[in-house]
Amino acid sequence: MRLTTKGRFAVTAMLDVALHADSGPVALAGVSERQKISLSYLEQLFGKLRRNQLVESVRGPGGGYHLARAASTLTVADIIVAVEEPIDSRQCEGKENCAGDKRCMTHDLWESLNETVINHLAGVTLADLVEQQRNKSNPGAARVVTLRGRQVKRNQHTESAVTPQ
Amino acid sequence: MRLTTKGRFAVTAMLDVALHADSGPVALAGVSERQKISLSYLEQLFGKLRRNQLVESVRGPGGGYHLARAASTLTVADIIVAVEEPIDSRQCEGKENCAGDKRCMTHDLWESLNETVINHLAGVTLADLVEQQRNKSNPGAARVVTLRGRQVKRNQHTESAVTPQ
DNA sequence: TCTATACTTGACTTGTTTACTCGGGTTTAT
DNA sequence: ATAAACCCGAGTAAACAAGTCAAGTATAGA
Repeated sequence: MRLTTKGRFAVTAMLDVALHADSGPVALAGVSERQKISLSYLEQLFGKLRRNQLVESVRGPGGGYHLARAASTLTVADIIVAVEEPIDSRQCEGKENCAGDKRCMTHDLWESLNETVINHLAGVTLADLVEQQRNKSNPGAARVVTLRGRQVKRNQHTESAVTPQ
Repeated sequence: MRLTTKGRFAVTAMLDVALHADSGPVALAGVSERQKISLSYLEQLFGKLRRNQLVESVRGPGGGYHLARAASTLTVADIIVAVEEPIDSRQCEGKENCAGDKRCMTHDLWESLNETVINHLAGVTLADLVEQQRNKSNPGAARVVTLRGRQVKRNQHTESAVTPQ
């Protein structure tokens, strides 16, 4: 699992498509205009999303993209995995004899961390984000993120001195 | 929060330092040998870690690095934030009038996802990883990751068709 | 029905940032 | 003085981000 601006752009764009799904296929030009992402980059991203069967394309005038599955079954993890380059585990390429003494400490360690991050992002669906976006009218409410269908309040902060920036 | 091989290498190296802390300063040459990470790259990474006061250096023969704080207070999030380049939020640079109609949907969305990932990684300390690494003798036990001092079993998998690779 | 045209996706190519390496230099204990 | 270690600069490769061109398709007009 890798996490860069590429994945962010892809998720944002997919959310835009989901938000405008009721009025037919969504053209990338509109997404570019609304989300301020360059059209060329969007075309590149949606090429990957289409090849991974997350969206389907409609060509010609009035065409555009629409989701290939229901928004409630499309997760953030799906999108990120589709567009981000796969991270290579480097040493110990598949094999388990890495250093010899304690065979690839890195692998197990990062695999488990990876898994937790993926699990988390796989619990957030596009439908969740759409709903969260549309319920944006009451700014006094606590921030809520839906996880696997159940709503979970999240107001605790990290106690370490990290500046999210 | 950004997540690339850079952060992985840094966490691996820091874990190696923590594992060999009992025999004085840990030389980067040894870390390079054991973890198969190039010495030059390690030097670059530890330059950042030192400037962020996560490690302290001892120069001269017999020198090396040792942790600046107790392993139980050094989190994975600390390490990653120290070495990874800060991610820029791109459009809507601090201001809240981004697209006009729904003022920067991206920002809130990704901020919350970011926060959850950081929260998670901030809950895993180097001491946790050291213990997990040393308890590696019984392979039949369920995989366990300690979170904020409390042990949490994690054997659920994502139900979506993501190949972690 | 045929054709021209406008609109959209798809592929190729070009800068810019980031990951990573290579060389030399500085400090310090022996 | 010498060797072992950290330190610091420039240089190379890859990925990100964006620009340009070609191909496909529905609609309008004759």
